[in-house]
Amino acid sequence: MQTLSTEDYLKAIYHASQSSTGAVATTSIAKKIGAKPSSVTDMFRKLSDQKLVKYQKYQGVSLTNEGVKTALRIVRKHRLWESFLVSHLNFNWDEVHQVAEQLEHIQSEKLTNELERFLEYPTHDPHGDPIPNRALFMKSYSKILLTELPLNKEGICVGVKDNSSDFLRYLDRRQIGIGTPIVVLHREDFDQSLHIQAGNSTLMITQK
Amino acid sequence: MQTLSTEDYLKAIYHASQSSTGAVATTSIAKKIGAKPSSVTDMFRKLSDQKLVKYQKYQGVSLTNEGVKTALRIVRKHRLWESFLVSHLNFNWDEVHQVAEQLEHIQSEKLTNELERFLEYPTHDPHGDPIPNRALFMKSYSKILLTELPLNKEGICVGVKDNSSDFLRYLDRRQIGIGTPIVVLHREDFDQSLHIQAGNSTLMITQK
DNA sequence: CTTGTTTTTTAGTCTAATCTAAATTCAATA
DNA sequence: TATTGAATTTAGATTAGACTAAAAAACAAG
Repeated sequence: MQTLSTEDYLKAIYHASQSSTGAVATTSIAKKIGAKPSSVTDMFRKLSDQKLVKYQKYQGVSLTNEGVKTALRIVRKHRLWESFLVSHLNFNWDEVHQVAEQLEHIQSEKLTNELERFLEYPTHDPHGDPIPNRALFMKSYSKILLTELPLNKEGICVGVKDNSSDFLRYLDRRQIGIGTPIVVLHREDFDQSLHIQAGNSTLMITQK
Repeated sequence: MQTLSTEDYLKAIYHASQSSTGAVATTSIAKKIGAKPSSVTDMFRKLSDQKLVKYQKYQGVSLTNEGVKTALRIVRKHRLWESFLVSHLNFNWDEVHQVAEQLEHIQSEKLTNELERFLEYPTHDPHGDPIPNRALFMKSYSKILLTELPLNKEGICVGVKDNSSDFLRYLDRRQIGIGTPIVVLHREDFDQSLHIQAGNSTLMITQK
C-alpha cells in the first residue's frame, strides 16, 4: 500500500519515462512534482527500498515492473475518473485534471472496476489518452499532430497538445471535440498556417 | 482548507454531539478515531486555534458554527457518494462505508453539486440518513425503531440500526431494502418477538 | 471531605515528508 | 585533460500527526 506522495512520484516517473528514453533525472521529477531536488533524492531512495524503481546515485531512476504496474493503476483511475466527470457530471475537458488528481488515489478495486463498467469500458479519456484496462493493458493508436496529417486525408481528433483552458474553450465554441473528424484542406508553405475542416466549420490555424 | 485528519475529527465530533447532549469528551473521540486521548487533546487545541471548536481544558469540545458547517460539508459528500455507489456501481449497503470515507475528502464544490444533480437530489442515503443539501440543510423525518411501530400501522424502512454485514445481507436475501413498506402484525409480549410483513414475505424477528 | 479511580493534559519522542545550505559528482568545453 | 558550471546528494532542521509515560484535574463513593 502506497502513500499519496509515493503514488504521485511513481506517476510522475512513469510519465517522464514515456516522453523520453533512458533513466529519469532528479530535476525533471522535481519540476513535475513541485518539490526540491533534495526531496526527490530522498524519495528515490525510499522507492528503491520498496523495489518500485531502480536507482543508482547520480544516474536517475527507472521503474521496475512492479513500479510500472503501480503507476498504471493510478493512470487507469485518473483517466476513468476524467471520463466520468466529462460524460456524466458536466465537466469540461479543461476542468477535470485537478479533481482527477485527487480521485486517482482512492483505493478500492471494486470501485475502479465498477466505474469502468458503468462507463462501458472506455478505451480513451477526454484528452485522447488511452485508458489501461483491468489487466493494465492499453491500446495506444498512433496520435499525430495536425501539421503532419497528409492533405485531404481524414483524421479523427483524439486530443490536443495545448491544454490551456483558453484553447480548449476556443475549440468548444467551434464544436470541436474528441471524435470530431478533421481534414486538412490546404497548407500555406510560407507561414505554416493550415486551412482545416472540422465538423461543419472550416477554419484557419496559424503557427504551432 | 482542512487536512484529512482535521476533517476526520470534525466529523467525529459532529456525530458524537448528535448522539448525546452537551460537550464531547476526549475519550469518546479517541475511540471513534482510533487514536490515543493525548493525540485527541492536541487536535482539539489545533481546531480551537482555527475557531472550528470551542475548547476548554478538561471540559471537552463543541463545534462552532463554522465547525458545524465544515462537518456538514463532509457528511454531505459522504452520503452522496454512498448513494452513488449503491445506485450506480452495484455496491451493497454494507460495502459503501469504507470507500465513502475516502471519497468524502475530495475537494471540489462543482463535483459535489454535480453528483447531487446526477443522483437527482436524493434526500436520504442508503442507510436512511438524511443528506444535507447545497445550503447544508437537511430534513430529518422521524425514524423510529420497529419495536415502537404501532400494530398494523404501515411504516417505511429507511435504514437499519445494526450495520453488521451479516444482518444487511440477511435483509438483502429477503428483499428488504430502503423504501420497503413494513407492517407489524403481532407482538409477543413474553419474549418481545415481532411478526412482521415486509415486502411480500412475512417473518418473525426475535430479540433486539 | 477525603481518598481512590478515571479522565485529561503535559512533556518528550518518533516518523514521513519536506526544506535550506553545503558538499560532491558529473559532463561539457576550452 | 583540467576546469568550471550544472545536477545531485548529504547533513541538519522543520512540521504535522501520532505515540508513551507521567503529572494533574475531575469525579465518585464512602
